[in-house]
Amino acid sequence: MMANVDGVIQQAENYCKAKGARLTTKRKQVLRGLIESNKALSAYELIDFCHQHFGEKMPPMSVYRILEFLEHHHLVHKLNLANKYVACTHISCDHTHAIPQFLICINCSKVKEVSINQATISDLSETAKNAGYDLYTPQVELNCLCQSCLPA
Amino acid sequence: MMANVDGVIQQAENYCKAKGARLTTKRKQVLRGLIESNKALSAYELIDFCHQHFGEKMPPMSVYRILEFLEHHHLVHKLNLANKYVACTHISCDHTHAIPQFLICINCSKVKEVSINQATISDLSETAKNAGYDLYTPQVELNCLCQSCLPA
DNA sequence: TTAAATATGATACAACGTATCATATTGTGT
DNA sequence: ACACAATATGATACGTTGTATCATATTTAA
Repeated sequence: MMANVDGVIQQAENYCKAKGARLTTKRKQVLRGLIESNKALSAYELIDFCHQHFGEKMPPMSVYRILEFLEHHHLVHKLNLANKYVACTHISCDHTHAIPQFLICINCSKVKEVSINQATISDLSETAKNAGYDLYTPQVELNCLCQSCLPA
Repeated sequence: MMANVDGVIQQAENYCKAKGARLTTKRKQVLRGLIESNKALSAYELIDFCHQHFGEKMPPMSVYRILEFLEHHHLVHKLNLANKYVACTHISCDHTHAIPQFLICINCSKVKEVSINQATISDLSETAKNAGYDLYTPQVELNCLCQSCLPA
C-alpha cells in the first residue's frame, strides 16, 4: 500500500519532469496527502493533513496555489460539487483518460472516478445543445452513497 | 413579463396554501428576486437584490432559512455546482417534473432546467452501481456556456 | 385572549478563499 | 562559482460565505 503510494508519486515525478514542471516537496506532500487519505479533501482538510502527517504548517494561500498547480497538470481533480480535491486515479496507469465521471459519497467523501460511455456524454451534450447551451466541460459529478455508507 | 412574474408568485402562493405552508412576505420577496433576476443567484447576491429592489435588509441567516424553506417546497433549486439558487421553472405549469438537468452558464449564471431522458439517467445510475455507488440524487448539473456567452 | 408554534432579527463567530508584498529556492548563462 | 532571472513559498490582512445562538415578532389555534 505504502509502496504503491510511493510508486504513484514517482510516476507523478516522472510525468512532471518530462513536462519541465517542478514537483517540489510541498507539492509532493499535498499530492501524497490526497493519495494516502484515499478520499476527497477540502483545502483546509489538506492543511490539517499535512500538518499532522508531515509536520508542515502550510498557509492557505500555498495550498491553493499548489492545488492549482496539481490540477493544471491533471494530477488532482477539483470536485466542484463538494468543493474538495481528489487525486487523479490515472497517474500510475498511463495518465490519459476518457472524460471522467465522479461518484462522490456525500457521507464519507470517498470518490470513484469512472469513465462515462460516449453515448451518455453525447446524450447530455445533445440535450444541452437543444436548449441553447454548450457544455463547458463534460465532467459529470454525482452525489452518491458508497457501499459502506448505504443505510442498512 | 411583470404580470407573468406575479402569476408565478400567485401559483406558488396557491401551492403553499394547499400544503398548509406559509409563503410570507420575505419568502415571496426572495422567490420574486430569483424569478425576476432570471438567473442563479448566491445567497448574498439575493440579499443585495432584495435590498435594492424591496428596500429590505435581510440578515444572511434569514435568507438561508428562507431558501431552505423554498427549496423544501421545490420552489427553488440549489445548484451545488455553482453554489447558487435558481427558481424552479415548473411552478406555473403543474409543478411536477421529471428529474431535472441544470445547464449553468459559467459566465452569466443563466440557468436552463431541462429534463433528462430516462435512458441517460439509467446509464449514469448503472455506471455508478457498477462502481459500488448509489446515486443519492440523480440531479445533474453541468457547467456550460449559453448562447450569449459563447466566444465569437 | 393567551399559549404554543412559527418566522425573523441580531450578534458573534467559524470556515473558506484571495490580494499583496516579502522571502526563499531553483535554474541559467557567463 | 556567481549573479541574475524565474519560480515557489511565507505572512499578513482582509473579503466572502455560512452558521450557532439567543432574542423578538408574528401567526395559529384552543
